[in-house]
Amino acid sequence: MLQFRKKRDAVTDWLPLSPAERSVAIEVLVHGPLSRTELARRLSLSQGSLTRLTKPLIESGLLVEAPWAGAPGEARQGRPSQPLDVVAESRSFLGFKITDEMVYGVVTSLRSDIVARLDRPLTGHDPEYVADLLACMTAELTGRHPAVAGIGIGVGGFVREHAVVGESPYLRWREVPLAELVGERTGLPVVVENDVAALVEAETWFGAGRGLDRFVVLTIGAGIGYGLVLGGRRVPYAEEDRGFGLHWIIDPLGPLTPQGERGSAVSLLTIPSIRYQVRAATGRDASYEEILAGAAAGEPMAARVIGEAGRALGTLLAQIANFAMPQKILLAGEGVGLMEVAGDTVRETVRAHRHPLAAPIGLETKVSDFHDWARGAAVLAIQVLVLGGAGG
Amino acid sequence: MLQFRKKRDAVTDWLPLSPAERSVAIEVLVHGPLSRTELARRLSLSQGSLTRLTKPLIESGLLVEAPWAGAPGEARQGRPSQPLDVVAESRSFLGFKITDEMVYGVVTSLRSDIVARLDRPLTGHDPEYVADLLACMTAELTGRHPAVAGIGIGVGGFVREHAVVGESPYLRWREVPLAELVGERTGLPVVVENDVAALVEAETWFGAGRGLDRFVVLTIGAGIGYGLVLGGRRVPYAEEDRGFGLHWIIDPLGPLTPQGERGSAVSLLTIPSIRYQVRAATGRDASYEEILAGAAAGEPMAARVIGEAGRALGTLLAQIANFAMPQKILLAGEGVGLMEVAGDTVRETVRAHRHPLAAPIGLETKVSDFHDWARGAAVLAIQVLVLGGAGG
DNA sequence: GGGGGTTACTTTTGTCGCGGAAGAATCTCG
DNA sequence: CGAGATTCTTCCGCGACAAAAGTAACCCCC
Repeated sequence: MLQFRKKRDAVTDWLPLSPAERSVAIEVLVHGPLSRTELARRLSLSQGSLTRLTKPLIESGLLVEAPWAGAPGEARQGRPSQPLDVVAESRSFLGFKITDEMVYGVVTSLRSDIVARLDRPLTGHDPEYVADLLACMTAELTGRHPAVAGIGIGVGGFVREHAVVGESPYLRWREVPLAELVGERTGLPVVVENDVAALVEAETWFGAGRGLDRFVVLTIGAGIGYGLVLGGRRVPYAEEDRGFGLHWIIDPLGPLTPQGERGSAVSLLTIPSIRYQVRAATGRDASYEEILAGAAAGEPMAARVIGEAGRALGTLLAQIANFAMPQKILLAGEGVGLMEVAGDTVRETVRAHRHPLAAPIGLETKVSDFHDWARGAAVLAIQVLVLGGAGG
Repeated sequence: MLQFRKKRDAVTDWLPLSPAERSVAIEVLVHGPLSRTELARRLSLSQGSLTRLTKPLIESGLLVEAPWAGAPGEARQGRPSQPLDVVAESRSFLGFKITDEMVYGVVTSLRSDIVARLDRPLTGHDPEYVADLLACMTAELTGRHPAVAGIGIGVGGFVREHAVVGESPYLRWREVPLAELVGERTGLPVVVENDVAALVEAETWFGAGRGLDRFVVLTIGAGIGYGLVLGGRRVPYAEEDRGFGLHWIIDPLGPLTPQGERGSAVSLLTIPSIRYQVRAATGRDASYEEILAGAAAGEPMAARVIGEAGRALGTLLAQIANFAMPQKILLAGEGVGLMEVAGDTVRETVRAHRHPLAAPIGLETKVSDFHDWARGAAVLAIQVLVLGGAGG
């Protein structure tokens, strides 16, 4: 095993952490204030070890002994426990989500709570220009929130080594070293990741997937996104966000749309495909929300398209549950409104495609806007920069 | 962490092993003869630690310094490495697979090589009678192979805690403490497990899934079996072998058979369903092999049913690959002959349901008879009894 | 308001497992 | 037969941990 520093150099220096220290830090960061005894129990360590491990973390300023805001109603015996908490405000992180025509930015605390937002239109796709814009937004945000420790950027497309955008069809980029470009303009450490991957990491650490071993995120919006987390780690895959779901054929006799193959998840479920189907059938262009409302009100065409989408989603969820066996599936993205209108259809279809004895799917729905995607990028920065990349 | 014995009590006593010792033992057992230096590299330990760890394992008789049967052609410089190997013959294990009307038994070495076989018809389903039969077979096998260290039993059905058959529709058992029944008759430690689970474990340790992180076993035979291995560990699930695949609807317009729902994996792929479909269409009863041969020869009905089965299998494999993302899928069971006749159809269908950029599926086919199922049970006994249950 | 009980945390001590370095063993090649 | 190379062993020291003993903080109760 590696050797670690014999003595921490300075108060401001967090890293590096030994594996045991890191596990303590992550446990407190993710699962809120915890006493040393509770931590000892969770991490299967002795109390003495926890005194040893927490001491340098408190000295370095990462943890504090929380001022015990316990419920005064319950009076327990014995010495009160001393909960430890991360100093969430001691460092801030920036998260950016780059879309086709907008850049969404957030400032988060160490806990990934959003404390500020800033959006800017994106008028061009030149990498230098985008980097300049990000640097400009960073300057504006750091003005208001000084202690920024790092930047996370989420991009739709294929990203290598947390740094280089290998290919992004939306931005028409190939091999753009975005982390380097932004890093040299801001002087801050930068982490770049695929946007779906970042959202999945964020939900795994701080959201619906917290503490789970097997976890799936399915996003519905302009496209389909899929993230698989096993053993607390996200499984990377080659076709990541390069047209995911185009070839998930759900119904060979299903609709054909400009976006996807006949009867594919893309053709049945994405917002553009649903709008296209309704437009093709009725001749009128309706927004996604209007179509959902129409389906709820019983308009035949909208109801037919939305019903078909609901059955497709149910089939998809059942297949995921049957084969990947996650403990929970999180449904996210701009298109989850489908669940409110067609939720019964979805659940019924899932039931039909599952074994009666199978464990019920832990299904959670989360309405997410673009700031949630930006927050995901910030979480990735937290993971990589503060805690040395390891998951837990 | 737990304390382990200060000194090994006797030469015959293998257990317990410390975690580090166990990892060494498993690495040698699974990956063949390995030198200490190679082991140090693989396990990220120092050479000194390997001397320390291997010494008690050699003293206890689990490992030996192999008599270096190296290829004499390659002459290398320096002190020759001293490969370590498990003494595969030092202990034998019995594996039994109980089917509706037969009990298949094997004797295996520590490496899970089959060294003897013994089958007996099962004329009744009474637990006491089955236990008596197993004890009788054990006595006959131990007569020829003395150093039997344990018994593994594979049963179609739901098994709890490696000991109790919770429910087995084939045998019409509920809550039968089979491990106890056989243990008190033979005096040997007994491990009971679901047959598919046992086969999956065997392939994970010694077969196609060796050393993989994500691995799937799909069996086709009288039914459908599915096993998912993540992080080297099998994921248990509730509906295990209680009618698996009945509700995997692959083609809603597909055939309906007595065994499964319309268009389900069971109706499309299992041997009884395929025979039923051909019989229903032609009026003649044909064996599975005859149907396969007929399809290969171009008989229309057989070709149609087998083609449909091939497309169903391709769809299934693509769904598994899309959602569970295993590094390899092993196709096993009595029905894998399908791949020989309809392999091209299967591969083509997989391609159509996968993203062009997705990593190709590592697909392996293994013709397995009932003795392979019995061997799987023996592997489970090896895992639990010799190495303390931990996977690697 | 001082025990006694209870729980949380800290200090101390001993042990164990590991890495690293030096040395022994065993081969090839010149 | 010696030099070089490679593997394995021995030995030492460090650091992480558990266990146990000690300290602190709070309760209740008399």
